[in-house]
Amino acid sequence: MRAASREQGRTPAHPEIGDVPLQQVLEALVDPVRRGILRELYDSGEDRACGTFDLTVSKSTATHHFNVLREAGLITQRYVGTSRMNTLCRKEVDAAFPGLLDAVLGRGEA
Amino acid sequence: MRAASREQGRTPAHPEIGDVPLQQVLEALVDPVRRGILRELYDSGEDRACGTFDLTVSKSTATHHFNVLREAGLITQRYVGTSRMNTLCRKEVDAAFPGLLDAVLGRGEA
DNA sequence: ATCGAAGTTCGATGAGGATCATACTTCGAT
DNA sequence: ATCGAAGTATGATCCTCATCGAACTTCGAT
Repeated sequence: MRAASREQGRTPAHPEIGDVPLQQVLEALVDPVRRGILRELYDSGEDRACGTFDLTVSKSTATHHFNVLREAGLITQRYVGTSRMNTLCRKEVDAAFPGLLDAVLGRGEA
Repeated sequence: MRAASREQGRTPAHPEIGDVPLQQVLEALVDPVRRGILRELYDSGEDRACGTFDLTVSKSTATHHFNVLREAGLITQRYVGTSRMNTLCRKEVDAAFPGLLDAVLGRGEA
């Protein structure tokens, strides 16, 4: 099996944030662990593997949080070997909710 | 007793949104009933008594929601006779979190 | 002085979600 | 072929929060 289609099989749905109900986006943003993830992506400006985040929760809980962020259209995820890289959907979020990311991550606040 | 000090006794604390943790503001915004309240204030541009809102919950639940919004610094409340008038803190919210209100209430969305 | 309208308080209930440990899968390296 | 690293899936637990009804307060009007 080629690497491309192998990866395809493991790649879950990535809704566009423009299609996600506001309610779901806010529910994703209200958890401080999830905002911590977004903040690391936002501040560093780089893609990051799940394991490289400074998280205070177990691995299974972390997986849950990454799923919630992806399903809200806030991040995309792709496999690189056994790691999973996470990318902040900055452009799309800004287009769908102008000012939201900056408002939520703008203060240095937790 | 003069009306002014009578009213004073019934007036609860009104934190400035700039002093409220982001977490608390987001928790206030994540409930759709509360966003409905904010939206009516935002759209009409007027102060409104609690009873004039188009709410789907009981009176006691409504009281709860107004409290949460006030404690998050999103609205102020003052008594006028037996009614309680609610005012959106537009200027203060915009100053503390530029773009947040528009991002959350901008789409016509529930 | 009474009554109703507008809110509030209190206690109980129920649903959802954050969390974890355990077991499992998938991949790269040896 | 095996092993460890990186994540995922599942089921259980715990806790917070939205909700309600009922009793209460406060005020204006009659």
